[in-house]
Amino acid sequence: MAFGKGCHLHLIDGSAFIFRAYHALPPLTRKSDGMPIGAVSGFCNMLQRYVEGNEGGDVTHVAVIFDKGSHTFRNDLYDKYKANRDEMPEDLRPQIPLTRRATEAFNIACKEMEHYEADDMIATLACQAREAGGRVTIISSDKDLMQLVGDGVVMLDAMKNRVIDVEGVEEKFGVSPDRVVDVQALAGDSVDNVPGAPGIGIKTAALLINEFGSLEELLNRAEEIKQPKRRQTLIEHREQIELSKRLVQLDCDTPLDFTLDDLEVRDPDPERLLGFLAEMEFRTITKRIAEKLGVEAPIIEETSPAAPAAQDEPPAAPIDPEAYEWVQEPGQLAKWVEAIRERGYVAIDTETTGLDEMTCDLVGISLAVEPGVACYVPLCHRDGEEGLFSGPGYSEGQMPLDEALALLRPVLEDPAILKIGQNLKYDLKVLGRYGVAMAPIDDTMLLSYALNAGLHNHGMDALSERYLGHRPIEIKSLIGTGKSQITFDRVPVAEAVKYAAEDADVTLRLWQVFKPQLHVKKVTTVYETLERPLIPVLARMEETGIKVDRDTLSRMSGAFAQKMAALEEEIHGLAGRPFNVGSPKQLGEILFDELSLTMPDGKAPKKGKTGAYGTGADVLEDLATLHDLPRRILDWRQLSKLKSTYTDALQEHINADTGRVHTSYSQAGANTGRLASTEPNLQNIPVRTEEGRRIREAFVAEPGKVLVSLDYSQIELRILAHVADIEALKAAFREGQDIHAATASEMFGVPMEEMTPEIRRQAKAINFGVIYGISGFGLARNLRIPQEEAQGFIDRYFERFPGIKDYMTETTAFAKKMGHVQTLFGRKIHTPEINAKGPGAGFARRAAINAPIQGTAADVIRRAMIRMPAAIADMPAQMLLQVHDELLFEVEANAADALIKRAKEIMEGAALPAVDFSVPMVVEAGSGESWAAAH
DNA sequence: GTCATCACG
DNA sequence: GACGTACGTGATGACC
Repeated sequence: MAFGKGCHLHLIDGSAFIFRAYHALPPLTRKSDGMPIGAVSGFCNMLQRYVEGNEGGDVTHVAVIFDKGSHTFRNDLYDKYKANRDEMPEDLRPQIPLTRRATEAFNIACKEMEHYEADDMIATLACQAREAGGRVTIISSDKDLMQLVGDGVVMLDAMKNRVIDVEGVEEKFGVSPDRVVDVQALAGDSVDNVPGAPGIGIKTAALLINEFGSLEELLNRAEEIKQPKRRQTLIEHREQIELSKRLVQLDCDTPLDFTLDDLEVRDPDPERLLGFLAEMEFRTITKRIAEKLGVEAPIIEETSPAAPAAQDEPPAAPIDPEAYEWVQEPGQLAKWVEAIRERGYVAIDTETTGLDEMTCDLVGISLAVEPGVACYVPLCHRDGEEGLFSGPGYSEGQMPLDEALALLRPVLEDPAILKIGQNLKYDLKVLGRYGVAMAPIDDTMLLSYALNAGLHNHGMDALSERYLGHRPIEIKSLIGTGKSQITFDRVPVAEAVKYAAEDADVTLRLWQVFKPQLHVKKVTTVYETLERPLIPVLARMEETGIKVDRDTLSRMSGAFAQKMAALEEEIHGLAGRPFNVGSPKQLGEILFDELSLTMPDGKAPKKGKTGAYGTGADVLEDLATLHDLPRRILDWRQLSKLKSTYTDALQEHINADTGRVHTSYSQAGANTGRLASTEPNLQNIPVRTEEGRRIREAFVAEPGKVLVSLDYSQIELRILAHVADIEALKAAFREGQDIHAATASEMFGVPMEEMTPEIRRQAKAINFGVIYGISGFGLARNLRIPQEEAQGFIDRYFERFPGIKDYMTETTAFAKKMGHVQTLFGRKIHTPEINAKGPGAGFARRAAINAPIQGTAADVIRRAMIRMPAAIADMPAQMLLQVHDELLFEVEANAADALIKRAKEIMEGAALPAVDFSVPMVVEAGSGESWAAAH
């Protein structure tokens, strides 16, 4: 039935339901696996009571509307909007997706939209329904929605079972509904952090609005207010009041991706509803609903409390590659789509012709809906010989790509269906190129990373062996290695089915192991706020890439080659014979055997596992005082590095279509939470030497644009000052002092005015040493001073800043006791070696000291990156690269200043509201036509 | 494949 | 008292 006159729309405020359910019920957990389900249980009860209450009523259309994401246009208007909200409780977070599934199970339309508040969607729907001549009931008690009341729109407080109509609103606000926003704008709202006018509450606001008729009139004629204080407040805070009005005014023009007609009331499908309730193990409500629907209640087995996933525990159903389905026909695929809809989630894996998501082609898609139940949809497999006039033809038993994607797209894009995968950033990018915007997603690699960082790697094969006791089919066995390697499209379909479907099956099983653990290990927030939302952000940065000028690199490469040739000749002369300058082994023999150089400190020159002489830069630096050769070698090596790794190799990575270099970020690579950049690594482009820095001149902006670089200043030291609570350091940061000079001054008693570069340099080395878990030996080597002297520095440092020593002791003790350390945002980094004997323990101790600091810094910039796309959505700007404490953007030149201002705010406030640092976070900015100029 | 070296934060 | 040490990464060329 199309929505129109005589129709009655119910709009349920989903978030209100959830929070009410959460707070009304004790923290229940699901028996079988410990998953928290208290709020879901309450939510289902409320939905059931709602449905029962409306039987025989006149409701024709209904929807539950949810909030999604935290950033909306209101945050752009006012960055502190809802800023004092507490973070969501740890045990509620995993229940949120389940409330969506519950709604779907009741067969009630479930709607949410990224970047839009539920309130605005409700407002838009209410307006549309009113215009169509229908009636609306908003089920909520949120006063922010009261502005919508009137003209056939009422609210219903479900708890008190009280209808709020125009009179009800007038009772609450003292004005008619159409003036409610005016009152709210004046009175403000501490819950949503809407400022309003200081000292004015609802009562006074209503009085003023009734007297002047409207807020605009009031502000224009503020001079006429008799009370001097009130008058002054209104005149002084005019802008703030106007801003407040924009914040509280609901938007009736939200661009909805559905219509009122989609919300028609539907009967629940008993099987689906009871299936969901049984899965949640809700006995009472399952029984009640089964009786009501007149069907048999599914049996919920009494299970013992979840045993931890043991390595030796056999998998639920054996993994059998022969049992997977080869999907050839649309009808077959439609059945899988149906199965996915019933489940509410699916594990997915895409097979492609290569590893480069930018250029590879989609070959097939595998799906799994429950352990052992998986399929493979081959799409572009080929067989036959590569002939002179004919290429290989498509294999039999495949579906046309378009047809398969058309069937799959609705579930892949359905916000109520969770897509599970291993390293889904890859699949997300591939599918994106075929016009499929996959969401929402869960990534088993990142689940493992949040749970197990520091314990092991997070590749699928290793996870499968460890957690499922199963070694999956190796890709090598299908495509081979090296020169004879083939692409996946040439793998016979029958073989591909086993391999690909097994991957999806394994992924699903891993998800079932990891997902409940998230809550048990208390890393749900880490996963939900630092891992999952970062996936699409990184995907977009990688797709965007950065423009690299080939000619610049090429020219530099030629210049380097010339210089190297000249140096090589000189080196051979100094050595007395030609040799491979690039071979450390040959060099060692020349230096120590043929030239018989000895180390200035008298130590023996040997080192290294292979027994070869060490010829590292530090060694050559020491030898440079005795002979000319080592210095020439150092020069040659610098050029060789720049040429091979940068000016030459980088050119290979310029994408032929885009003219840009597209790195790949590994989100679960570094144990501390840092990202790693590969193929190519754009996080180690030279900067420290003048010659190396020139490489950055090849990283450029498109014509008319500039590159903008923003980097956190001394973020790790600031975090150290905060976590170790060092008042002297904190004060230095607050006062914007040169932190290394301030440290030196404190340590050596030198006044800041008399600071010398040498003393400052030493203090700087100590500051960094502290972050790394300092030792006398390490500092001595770094500063090239005797170890006793270095130890003296360290002792003095600890004396002056006793909090540092305490921090180190406490952190080490924590790691020994718990087996992990953590960042301020709750990220856990495991330290399995900390209690080992031997040198390993030393490494582990220093890593444990460093990890919370490096990791917290990594978390901060992750938070900034996650918020960035929405914050700069209205600007002609793109985020390109992350280099641990730096973000690089490309932006239209005339918008650079605006971008810097906006991005800086996001970065400096990134820790809030979860962590409120006691030192300021400072971000420095630069811009220019190349990375060299911007940095 | 492993090692040494060196680029970055 | 001896031991071996800065933290975290990735790419390259030499060598086995």
